[in-house]
Order: sequence, then structure tokens, then C-alpha cells
Amino acid sequence: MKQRLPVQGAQGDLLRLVATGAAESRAGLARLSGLAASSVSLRVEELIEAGLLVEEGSGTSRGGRRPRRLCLSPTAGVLAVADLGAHHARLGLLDLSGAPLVVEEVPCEIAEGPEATLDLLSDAFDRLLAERVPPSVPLRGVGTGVPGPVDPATLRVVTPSRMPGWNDFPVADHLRARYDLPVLVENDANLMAAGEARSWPGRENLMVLKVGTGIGCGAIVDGRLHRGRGAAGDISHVRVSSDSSVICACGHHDCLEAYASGAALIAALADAGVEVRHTSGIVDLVNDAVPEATSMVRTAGRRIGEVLTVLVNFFNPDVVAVGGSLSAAEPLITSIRAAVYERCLPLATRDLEIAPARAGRDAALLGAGSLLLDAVLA
Amino acid sequence: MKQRLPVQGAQGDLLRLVATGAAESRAGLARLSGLAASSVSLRVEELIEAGLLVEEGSGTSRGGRRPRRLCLSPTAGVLAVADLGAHHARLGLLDLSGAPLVVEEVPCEIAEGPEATLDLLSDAFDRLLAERVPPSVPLRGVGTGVPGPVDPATLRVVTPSRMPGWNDFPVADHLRARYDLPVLVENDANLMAAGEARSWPGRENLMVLKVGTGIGCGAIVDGRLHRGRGAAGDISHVRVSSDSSVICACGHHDCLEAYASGAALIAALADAGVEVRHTSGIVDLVNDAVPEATSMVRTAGRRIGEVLTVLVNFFNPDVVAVGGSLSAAEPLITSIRAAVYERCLPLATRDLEIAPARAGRDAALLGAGSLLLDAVLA
DNA sequence: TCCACTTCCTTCGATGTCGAAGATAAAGGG
DNA sequence: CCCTTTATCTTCGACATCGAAGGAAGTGGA
Repeated sequence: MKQRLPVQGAQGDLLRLVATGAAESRAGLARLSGLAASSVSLRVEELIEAGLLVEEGSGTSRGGRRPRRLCLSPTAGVLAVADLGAHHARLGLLDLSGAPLVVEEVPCEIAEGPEATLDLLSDAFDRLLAERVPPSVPLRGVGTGVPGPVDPATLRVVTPSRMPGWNDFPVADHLRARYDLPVLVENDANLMAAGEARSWPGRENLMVLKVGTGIGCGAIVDGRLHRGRGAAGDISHVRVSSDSSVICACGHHDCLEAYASGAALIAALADAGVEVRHTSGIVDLVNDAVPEATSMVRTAGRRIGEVLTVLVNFFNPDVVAVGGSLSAAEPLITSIRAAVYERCLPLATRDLEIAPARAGRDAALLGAGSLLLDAVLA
Repeated sequence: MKQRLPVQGAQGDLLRLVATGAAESRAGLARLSGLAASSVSLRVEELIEAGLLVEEGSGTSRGGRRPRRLCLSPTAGVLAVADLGAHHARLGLLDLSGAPLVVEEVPCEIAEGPEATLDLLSDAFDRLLAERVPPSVPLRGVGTGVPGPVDPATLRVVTPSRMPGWNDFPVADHLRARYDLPVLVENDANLMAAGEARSWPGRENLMVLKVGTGIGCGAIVDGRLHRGRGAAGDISHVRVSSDSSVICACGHHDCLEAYASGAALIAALADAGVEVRHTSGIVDLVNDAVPEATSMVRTAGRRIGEVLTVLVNFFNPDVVAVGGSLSAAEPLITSIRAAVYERCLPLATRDLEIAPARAGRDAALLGAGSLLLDAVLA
């Protein structure tokens, strides 16, 4: 079952406020939405009749009458979201508050091309829906992250380096043909940033780094994902100063990614005679206090930090959140922090927090849910 | 005479659309505002009765009935704006469309402290108002740019390096005490960026560089000035790679400003035996094809360009506009462009325009007008 | 010249939103 | 226990906005 969400006008805003947990009573909605209490009551009544909201007991008093607690009806609908990687896809179903109902990981070779990959994805969605969601609960939207740049205007993948066969493929149109619903297609680092943003309430400007096999980055500006022309957020192909000279996959010399990514560290460790397969192996080595590994992670952190100095001075974020598998190596974030604090303007670092990402492994899925909810409630 | 603008609700949006020249008929307003044509007519009627708009003949037909042209009444009001520099202030009066009525430059030592400087400014405003504006035309807002960081929450100057005595001074409160009106206080580079943005219609993401004695930068993100926590836009204290080592006024080594600013070039030329007083002198030397000067400007441009590569990849702007007195030296922008195009991701430079600033010497005043208009019409 | 067509603008009834006032329901204090 | 205070929620008249319909004023073609 699939169905566009039947909301209009102010109802969407109200539903969003309840969905995100920002408000849970009519009075709270009135405060946050800017609408008059009377209008809120009317719209809430409609939403309850439409089966999207339910009243659920009463909340805690703030000194006067207890509010009647509102929450999303579990039958209001679900969102199907995914995050495509090179060799596997992480996918799940979320309720309309963006909370995961199911999450699973399936093997999935993105190199097999868009049709095969997206059909595999859709089949997995349908299976999960059949297994986990009563037929009466409708699907309200579909979204996926892809490991490449997405043109925000057309929702096509553009000049992706790691997605052979995907260039200029109309991902959104293909999904919409199967699900006649709001569809979201977004770069994976951007999704992660959007997901991470929900874990930092009150912070309007975030940089979110994903340090894993590669290095990705997304930016939240004034509370909204910054897309630029579709290529925003790249920091991996910035030139770093170095004695040696390394050629990056992008064709340039001395890109950050060629020095500080998980892949680069694995290669460097191999040169030093230490055999590691995955990025998680580096983290293990660091935890075992293998000096080569620790030193290399530290150098990588410093290099990332040096690139960040430019961006922190310019963008002046509230938070730099560091995620990705390599972020589990403690020295990484420490050395990023050291480099940034040493070199940035005091004014820019005064209230800056450089911290591990909070949203966990499902950050991208949560971000997809967050962005998709906006589309669903538009 | 001073007076808050008596607009409410949708009237502000409509007035702004006419003021900025975006629309000049009821039909155009309906298209751009999203309001129904009927609502537009009602509000316009009110604005005309309030003396803020006037009907002025008819416009050109687009195939049907000719529109009745609307424009701002010249009696609707004026804005008083200024841009404070270290040794002089540029100030002027704008009409509500943001167009300058008078602009002049007065000597003004910012080091004499906030009270003296702001009083001098206010006196100049009052004089201009008395000389150039009929008493029946009210002042609607006051704004000024300052050469230092401004906390966007409090409109105080924070830790300014070139404004002794100004730290934490409540500039806005001081101005509001004299003019009980909407007041704007903003960093000068940010004002310039806001002004430049009006010269690039349709472009939502801009970086605006001001290369003069120092190096300043402002960013327009999704059409709005990016302030961050008040320190956003700095690029001058980014470390550049260099054989030598120079200490910058900020205490760090090898800041961009210590190599590529007008002041740095003047010092370098002096070392090379060429005596220059002002930044404009460098431009003259370049125009006279003095090899040392041209070479130095080219190197400065390349260094600025190298810093920009990081920001262009990350921020992915539509336009990098280069202004400031040194931008008149042709090789500067050429070498910036070369460095950026050579090193940035193709996707980021595909539609990127790196061009001289268009807004001219009054950019900051125009920007103040643009931002102030938003405050006046809030 | 006439007429179809486009665009501009206004009129009018339906609907959404607002704010004030009041009803409801609890907390806290004598 | 009653009364005051505080907060929540609803009722109701005033006002803003909308969309449909139509009048006004042009264009362009037969």
C-alpha cells in the first residue's frame, strides 16, 4: 500500500513538529508553530480524524492544567530509506518520526549499474514492508543515498567516480516509476550530515566528517543541508603540503584523501610491513597500541585538521562532528582538534565543539528520513 | 523626522518586491509573492493610501492589457548607511529601493573610540538629511559596517584587532538611543558581500573577496548572508605554504594576509627597492608593466587562489566575485582563476564564475541598504 | 473593422487564521 | 477545603487570503 500523505497547509508544519518530537501538546505546537492556539486546535482535530495523530493520555504539568499528549499514530505510515555503498546497501523502514523500525544490510554491487541496483533495493523494500508493516499502514516516501554527487535540481547522479554506469542516470525518476510517492536522492555524506544534525539540537551550523575508506563531508548551514550546485561538501581532494608526492585517483597530486583516508593508511601500513584488510583493522591496531598505526592515524588527523582550519575560519561552524569507521580511533579526533585549535582564529574556535559523531551507524538513514519527511510534508 | 515603517503582514513582502525592482505591477507581485491576485490588489491599495507606493503610468504589454506600473513613492522614506574604515567613513542616504541619493566620504579615526566615531557618524547623517531630504520624508532605518567581527545576536563588536576601544561595545544600542529605528551593524566584508549579491541575480551562492590593504571575504549561502557565530568569512589568516616564514599580526606564521594583501605587497616592493604608498600605487605599477609588481601580484593571486580551492570544493559557489582596490590589477584575478581551475574538482568549477566584483565602490553601502530593508520591512 | 485571445485587475463568496474571552483542569498555598 | 495562579484548550466574531468569475484594456490576425 502506498499513498501520498493527505496533509495541506499548516497541517504539515504541525505534523512535523510532533513527528520530530519538538512538541507534544496543542499548546506546545502553538508556541513553536507561531500559529494561534485556536488554529492549532482546529488543525490537530483534522489530523486526528485523518488518523495521523492520536491523543495519548496526558503529559506532565508545567504548573497548570496538564496537556493532552499528542503523538504520531503508528498507522500514519512509514518511510523506506537506504544508503548505497560500493559493495553493500544499508536499508530500513522508519516511522514518520524518523525512528527506525527495521534496519538491515544487504550485499549489493553498485557497479552492476543503476537498474539492477535500484531494483534490488526496491525488492528489499517490498519484502521488508510485507514482513514488518501491516498492509493498512501506508508507505509515504522513498529515499536513498548514493556514494557520488547528485544534481539537486534533477536528482540525477553526475560524474560519479565510483559508480560506473550511473552517470546522468535519473535515479529519482526510476524510483518514482515504481513508487508514486515523494522520492529523495542524495549524496551519502550529505545524508549523514542531515542525520547527525538531528543529534545536535540548537546547533545551526555543522560540519560532519566521515572518515572511513574515503573522506566525505557534509555541511549544515543555518539548519539546512548545504548542497551548492550539487558538489558541495568535498574536502577529500584538497591539496595538502607534503615532502613526498602522491597521485590521487582524481588525477591530482597530494590530495588529502591520498594521505589521510583509511585506504591510504592501509597502503602505508602495508609499506611498513603491517598487513591490514579493512579500516576497522586500523582501529584495532591503534587500540592495541601498535606504534606505526597510532602515529599514522595521528598524522592523518593532523592533515585533516589542517584542511579544516581553512573551513572553520571561513564557515565558523558550531560543531565539527567526526564520524566514519576510522573515527573510532581515538587519536584521530584528538589530533584533528589539536590542529584546528592551534591554527584557527580564537573567535572561530571560541565556541566550537569538535566531537565524535553522535548519530551512529544509521546516521545516513536517519538523515534520509529527516529530509524525506520535509518532502512528504511539503 | 524619523518613523517606523507602518507595514504589516504581506505588505512588507510586496513593498520589498517593488523596492528591489523584482516586480512593478500587481500581476508581477502576484506571480512573485505567491499571493492571490485579489489579495495583492487589496494590499497594494493600502500601500498606496499609506503613501508608500504610487501608480506611475503603465508598463509595456506582455501580450495583453498593459500593467499599471507601481513604484516606490519618493516620499516613502530614506535609509542612512555608512561603512566605517580605519581612517575614514563612507556614508550616504539611500531611498527605500536601496539606490543611493547621496554618498560622501569623511575623515574619521576609528581609533578614537566608539562614542566619538558614532557621534561623528550621526552628525553627518543629520547634516545630510537636513541638506538633501525634505522634512516630510522620514528616516526609516540606520546601518553601518565596521572593520571587525560583529556578534549577530547582540550586534556588538567582538575582539576587533583594528578597533581599539570598541571591544564589546553595544554599537546598535548606541545608535538606537539616538534613532529609535531599525538598526543594522555588520562586518564590512559581509556588507560588501550583501551588496555584491544584488548584482548577481539568480545566483544563490557567492563568495565575495575584498583584496585591498587587507583581505576580507563574505559568503552568501542560498541567497542569504552567512554569519556563522559572527566570525564567518575569514580567509586572511589561513596558512599558506611557503619557503620563507613570515609572522602575521595575528601571531601565527605564514597567514595569507601576510603574503597576498596590499600591505604585504607594499612591504615586499619596498624590499625590492620600489617605493609605493597605497594599494592603488601597486595597480599603477602593474598598469605601467613594472615587472616586479606584476610578478608579485601574480604570486599573490596564486596564493589566494590556492586557499580558494579548498573553499570552492567545499562550498561549491556559483560565483567568486573579486573586489577591493587591488582587484583592479588585471593579473590578480587571472592568477586566482588559474589556480582555482587547475586544482578544483571539475564538478565544482563546471559552472563557476570567477569575476571582478560588479557593485563598485558603494558595494558595502548597497549591502547595508539591502540588509536594512529586510529589517525595516520585517 | 471585427473578433479571438492574452494579460491585468477587481468583485465576491468560501475558507483559514487570529486574538480575545471564557471554560477546563491542574498546582500550590493558606 | 477553598481560593489564587497557571496552563491548556475551545468558542466566537473579525479579518486576511483564496480561487473563480468577470470586466477592462490591450495585442494580433482575418
